[in-house]
Amino acid sequence: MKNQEIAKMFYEISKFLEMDNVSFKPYAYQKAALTLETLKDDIGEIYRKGGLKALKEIPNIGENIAKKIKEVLTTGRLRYYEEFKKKMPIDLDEIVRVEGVGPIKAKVLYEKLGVANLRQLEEAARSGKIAPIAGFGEKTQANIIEAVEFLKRSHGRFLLGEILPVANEVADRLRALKEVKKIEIAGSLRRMKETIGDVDILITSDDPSRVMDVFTSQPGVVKIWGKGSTKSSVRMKEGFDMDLRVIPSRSYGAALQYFTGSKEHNIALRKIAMDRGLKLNEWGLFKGSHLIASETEEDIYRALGSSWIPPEIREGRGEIDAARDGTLPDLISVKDIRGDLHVHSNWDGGADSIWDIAQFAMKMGYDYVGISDHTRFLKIERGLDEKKIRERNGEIDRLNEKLKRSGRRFKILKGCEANIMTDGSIDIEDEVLAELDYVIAGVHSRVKMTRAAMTERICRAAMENPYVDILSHPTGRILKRRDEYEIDFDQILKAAQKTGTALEVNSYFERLDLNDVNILRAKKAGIRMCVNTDAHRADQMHQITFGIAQARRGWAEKKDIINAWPVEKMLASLR
DNA sequence: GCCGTTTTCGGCCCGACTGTTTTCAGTCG
Repeated sequence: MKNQEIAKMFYEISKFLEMDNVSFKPYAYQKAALTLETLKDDIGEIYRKGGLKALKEIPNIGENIAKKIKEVLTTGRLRYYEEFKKKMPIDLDEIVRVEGVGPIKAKVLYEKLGVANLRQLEEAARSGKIAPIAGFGEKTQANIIEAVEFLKRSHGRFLLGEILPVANEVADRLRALKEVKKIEIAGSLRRMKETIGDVDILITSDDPSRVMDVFTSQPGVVKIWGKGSTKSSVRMKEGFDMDLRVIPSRSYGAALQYFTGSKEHNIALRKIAMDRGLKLNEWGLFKGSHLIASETEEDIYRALGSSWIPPEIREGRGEIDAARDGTLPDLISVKDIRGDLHVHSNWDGGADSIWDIAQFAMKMGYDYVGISDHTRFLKIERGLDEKKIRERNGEIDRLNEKLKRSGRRFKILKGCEANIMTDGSIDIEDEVLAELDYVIAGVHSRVKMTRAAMTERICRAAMENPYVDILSHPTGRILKRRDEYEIDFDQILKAAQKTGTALEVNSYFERLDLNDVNILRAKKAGIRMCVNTDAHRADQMHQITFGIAQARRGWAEKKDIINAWPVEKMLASLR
C-alpha cells in the first residue's frame, strides 16, 4: 500500500512544518496526503505509466510534491522527511495525540527537555519540569499528566460498538423529557466512525435547566466537568466524555452541521460559502450580517447549491462535489440486506443452534442466512472436518425441508469459513467445498509474515481456489490491539478483480474489516463486497449496523454489496 | 506548496476556548 505509506509521511511532514510555524505549506501537504489516501490507482503504477507528468496531474499534487513522490518510489526514501526526523527525532504522531499539546509545544518540549515520546512527556510533567517553561505553567503541566493518563488507559479513542449503545441510551433518556424538543447525536458518532473520541449531543429546549440536571445526574456519570445553561460536560464510567449543548432553535441545523464535522468536510463547505461571498459558522449561513439559512441542514446545503449529504460520508473525500453534481451515491442501508453470510453455529464454537439462528434471521427480516462454521485447522473454535461438514449439511437440508413444509420462503445456506494455510492452501478437500452453497476463506494463523509472503498466501493460492467465494476480514486488523497484516492491498484487489472473489466487510466492532477507506478503494476497483457479522451468537447479527455504517462511509451502494441482492442472483454471482 | 472564470502572484476556513498573558499564542473541533 504505497499510497497509504506516502500519505502517512506527508501527514507527518505537515506537522513538522506547523512546528516551524511555516504557514500554508502544512495545509498543502495535508491535502496531498488526503488525496493519496483515497486515490483509486496505485501511485507507483501511475508513475510507471506516465512519469512525473502523470503525478502532477493528480489534484493537490504539484511540481514539488510530485518530485518527492518520485523520490520515494525510485529510492524508497525521502530526504526531506528524513531531515525533519534527524533534526527532531521524536514520535510526533504519539505526542500530539496528547490533548493540549500540538506541534509547537512538542517542539519546545523537545528542545528544552529532550521529550521525544509519550513516556518522556509523562516523566517530565510528573517531575515538574514543564511548568517553569515560558508559555506553559502549572495548569498546562497538570493537564498534560491527565491527558497522558487518559491516552494510556484508552488509547484516546473508543470503539464505535462500545460507545454507540451508551450514547443511544442517554439520547433516549433525554428524548423522553418534555423539556427536550429536538435532539440529535452529532460528531464522529453521527458519522459512525470506527473509533470515537467523545460524544456530542445537541438539543433545543425552552427550559434547559431540568435537562442539564437529568444529564449530569444520570447513571453512569462519574465526573461532571462543567454544568451551565448552554453546555454541560461529563465523563461516563466507560471512560469517555459526553457534551450536551443547548442550541437556539433557529440555528439548530447550522449547529448540527457544524458539530457533525468532519473538520475536512466543514473546511471545504466553508470555502464554498466564501466563494459565494457568504460566511458559514455554527450559527448559520450569512451574507454580511444577513442570515440566509440555519434552521435545518437541508437549508444550509441547499443554499450552497448542494443536496443534503449523509453524515457517514462527510469526510472531505469529494462528497461535496458529488452532491453539487448530483452524483452522490445511493448508499446501502441495513434494510437493503437480504441475509447474513457469516454466522457460526454450535457445530463449531458458536453458541446457538442452526435453527435458533434461522429464527433470529427471520425476525430480522432476512430472506436467508448462511452458516459458515470454522473448519478443521481451527481446533480452538472446534473447526469442522470434512465428515462433520457433511453431517451438518444434512441437518441444514432437513431444516430447509421443515421451512418449506411450513410455507416459509426463508433459506439456510451451507457455507464454511475455511482457513487459508501458510502456503495458501485451504484446509478442506475441494470435493467437500464443492458441496457447499458458498465458501468463505480467511487467515486465522501465522498472522505475522513478510509482506510478500502474506500477499501471495492470500492472493495466489486462496483467491484462485475455484471454490473460495468470499475472503473474510481481509486485512486482519483488530482495533486497538493489532495492526493489519503486512499485505499489498492493491495486489489483493487485483486478485479479487480477476477471480470475482468478494471481499468481506466484517461488522464485528473490533474488526470493521475492510475499513471505510479500503471499501472505497474496492468499490472504485469494481470489486464486490459482502457485509457480514461473523456472529458467534444469534443476537450478534444485529451488529450488521456497524458494518453497514462502514460500507456507507466507503460510499458503497446496493449494487456493490452481494448480500443486498436477491438470493438467486447472489448465489449465481458466486459460481 | 498548490492553485487559477481573480491564472504565474497572492491568496489559502473559522471561531471559541484555555492558559498564559496584559494583548495573544496555541490548540481544538
